[in-house]
Amino acid sequence: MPASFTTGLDPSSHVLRNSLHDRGQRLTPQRERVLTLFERIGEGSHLSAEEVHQRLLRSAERVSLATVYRSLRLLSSMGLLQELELPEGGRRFELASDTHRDHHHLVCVGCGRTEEFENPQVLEAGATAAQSHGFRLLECVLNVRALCPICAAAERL
Amino acid sequence: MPASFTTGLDPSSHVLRNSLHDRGQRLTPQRERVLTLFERIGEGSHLSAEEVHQRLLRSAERVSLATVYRSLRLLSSMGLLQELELPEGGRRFELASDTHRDHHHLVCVGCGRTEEFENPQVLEAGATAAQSHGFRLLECVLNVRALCPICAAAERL
DNA sequence: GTCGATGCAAAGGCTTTGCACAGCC
DNA sequence: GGCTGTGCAAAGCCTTTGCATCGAC
Repeated sequence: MPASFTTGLDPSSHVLRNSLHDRGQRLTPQRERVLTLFERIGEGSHLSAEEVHQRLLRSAERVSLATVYRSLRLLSSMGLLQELELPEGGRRFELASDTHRDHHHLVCVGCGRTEEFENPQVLEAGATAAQSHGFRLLECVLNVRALCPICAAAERL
Repeated sequence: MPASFTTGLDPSSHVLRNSLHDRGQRLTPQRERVLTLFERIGEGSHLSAEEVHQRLLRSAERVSLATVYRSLRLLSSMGLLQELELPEGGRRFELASDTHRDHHHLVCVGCGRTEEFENPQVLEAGATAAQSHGFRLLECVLNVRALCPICAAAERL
């Protein structure tokens, strides 16, 4: 589990601004706040729209919930965020950094605790499947549903 | 890709009735209709609640949508149906037969076409991950998002 | 006959959208 | 200054639920 921080060298506003420009769109404080939030909390965090909204409010960064939804969609379509489908807990988003690609999720169905892991064989399996059907691979998502030690113990009562 | 049929020997009503009895619940025509529908259409089909409802209406088997939802949840919790989370197209269900376990889905994000495949390495990857975190493995779900040949060609225009 | 299941319609999450105004470029 | 983005509130979708009635056992 790498705990590397993104070096604070690039405020990423430049990246964001340029990406937006290329699409004829604008850099607004709201969009920056949403992206910055994900950078602040680190790579392994999975937030729902509601949580993003709450956290921004707490740091006195006012963004309406509607705009949070719009920004999450936009940033995902730009490849800066990654949308997750963890069955438990609805739609969530995480930062999509280069050092953090191709990881998968181990989710406790009891308490929601989520661990990440990597395994190149998964991508291989997906690539093989795509190839054998003539599909062009886009993304390979493995969700492992399980019980964490605590919830597994509670279950046995 | 096995295309095996379930032999029509057991109307599965017995299985259903017994499973329900064990939980102090009843075999109703509605529950039977929902399960039978899935058996009729075969193993590889993924239906949403709305589709189940529509198909039952078409064959003049009246079941309210609310009951379809209730039955889908019940049959899933009994292990007779399997709930899928294919990001495209919302919650869907398929028959959970023994010959059909541990398969994964290759989904075209363009048109929704879905192919199934098996690969034991995926389960292995999930088991390894679960073990390394001390989790008890329940289920391993791989979704491969891709473009089918037709949609990939359309994309290049 | 009892108690669980159904149907209907209403309520409930979560997400998107229409519109007037604000503010980025 | 033009035109995109925002905020607000309303609408939309999917799913669940309350309640009276029905029907499996």
